[in-house]
This record gives sequence, C-alpha cells and structure tokens, in this order.
Amino acid sequence: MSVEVSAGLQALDGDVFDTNCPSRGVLEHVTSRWGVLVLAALGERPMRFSELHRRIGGVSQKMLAQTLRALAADGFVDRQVTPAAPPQVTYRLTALGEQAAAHVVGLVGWIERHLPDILAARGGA
Amino acid sequence: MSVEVSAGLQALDGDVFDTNCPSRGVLEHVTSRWGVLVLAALGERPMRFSELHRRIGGVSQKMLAQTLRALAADGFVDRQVTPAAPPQVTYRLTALGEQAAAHVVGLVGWIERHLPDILAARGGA
DNA sequence: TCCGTTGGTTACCTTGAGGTACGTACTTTC
DNA sequence: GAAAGTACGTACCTCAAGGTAACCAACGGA
Repeated sequence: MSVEVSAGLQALDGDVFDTNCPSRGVLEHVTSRWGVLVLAALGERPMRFSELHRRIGGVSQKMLAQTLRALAADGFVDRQVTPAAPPQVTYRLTALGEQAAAHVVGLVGWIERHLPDILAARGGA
Repeated sequence: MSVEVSAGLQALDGDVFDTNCPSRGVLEHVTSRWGVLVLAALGERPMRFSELHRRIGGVSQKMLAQTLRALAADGFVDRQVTPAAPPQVTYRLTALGEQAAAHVVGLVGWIERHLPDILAARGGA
C-alpha cells in the first residue's frame, strides 16, 4: 500500500488508485450513498438524529445510524449526547469533517445547479 | 420532485435531499464506487480502456465498462472509437465532465493529503 | 389511559452491485 | 501455431448493502 512507515515515523500520502491503500476505505465512507447526504446536511448546521432523518429523504433509521457511526469513527462527525427526558443527541462536523464536507457540498451544489444541463445532455436536446 | 415546469419552460435547480429528484441519480453515478475513480483518472488525461483498467486498481472489465457507459449517458464522458487493427477506444471528459471531475479530484486529493490526520483520528492518538 | 416522539438496536429478508469466467474477432510477436 | 493484447458482452453466482418491522424506556399531551 501507499501509506507506510519508511524510516520508522514517516507517514506518506495516500493513493486512491491503489486497491490496498486505506484512503479507498475513507473515500467509500465519504462518497457512500448516505454519507454524502449526511455530510451535506451537517454542512448546513448541526442537527439532531430525527432532524437529519427528516432532512434526508428516503433514509431509514438503521442506515442513518450506521452512516453516522462510520463517519464518527473516521473522525468527521462528533456525537454529542445531552441527557434529557426525551433523549437528545446532536451531531456536528469536526474540523476535519468540515473540510471534507466543503468538498462534498461543492460537488452536490454543482450538480444541483447544473442539473438542467445534465438532463439535457442525457435526453439529447 | 424539485425539477419541474412552472410556467411551461422553466427548469429549476435540483434538490438532492428529495428522494424523487433526478439529481439523486446523477449524484449516485458520480459518487459510485468506480465512478469517482474513473472521473479522477480521466481528470489527469484522456485514456484508453485498458489504460484505465490498469490505472484503477481492483476494477473488473465489466464494472469499468458499465461505469463508463453510465457516465457517458449522463454526458460526463465522451467515447471515441478509432477503427484500427486492435480496437482503439479513447475516453475523455466532456466540458460538463471536467467541471464535475474538478470537484471529485478536489475531494480525492484532500483525502489523500489528509490521510495521516484521518487515520490518527481513527486510531485515537 | 393510550398514543406519539426521541434515538436508537436487532432480526429477518430481498435486491442488486459486483466478481469470475468465457466468448469474440482481429493482429502482432515469439 | 500458440499466446497475448484490445475492448468489450453475457451468463452465472455470491455476498453484503439496505429496507421493513418490532422492541425499548421515559416523558408529554389529548
């Protein structure tokens, strides 16, 4: 793989074209079906579980929880529990997450803005 | 859905948070497992099929062909056949594809550069 | 009193993404 | 004359992504 220890402490950059590079895993978390949308949503503002669930159309509770766990494990999302009568859990982006989300939001925004062009290129205008 | 005809000719922007918006489909093509890597590879330079196959570690011929077809259908990739003794097919980004690829390359590049940070956040330093 | 909300987990089941393997038609190289 | 490279298409099969449904505990409102 591409991330190795050379003299004992050196961490090299990743190479997504390499099957065995761990960056592949990170890329797949970030670009996963629901991962993209979670990052984009949290890029707007921190949200609670049910708020995210309502914001992201079509996601099941199971997949939302699973996606949030994966993003939290990669250090992109911070899970914050406020002990209260109805359980209250807030998710927010970490510093790392905000940078990743910025790129994702850029891509998502571009797609949304250029959707007419894309559909035109498809239908063959 | 979010892309509709209002007065008869107006095409609105998409909304990826809406399950029924066609932008969801486009987003999933672009962020698909192999779609990201194809866009990133073609962002470097136009390539032939076998060149792409070698460049992108782990992709099968079947999935590469399928991904290229999807991206071509969305108008991101141009397929150019040069009739020759050994078949010669070159793939290049369209104008639309270059813009999309720019965002993807940005994200991929960020992940590659920050991989050490991400792995550190994971392992829990 | 019973329902709905919150934030999940778990079990079960289906679908489809994606891998393997083989066919093809032609050509160059050993 | 046998193998290998080019650019796929197709059939077959597997495994995991992901959906559905049920459950939980505590509280507020009708």
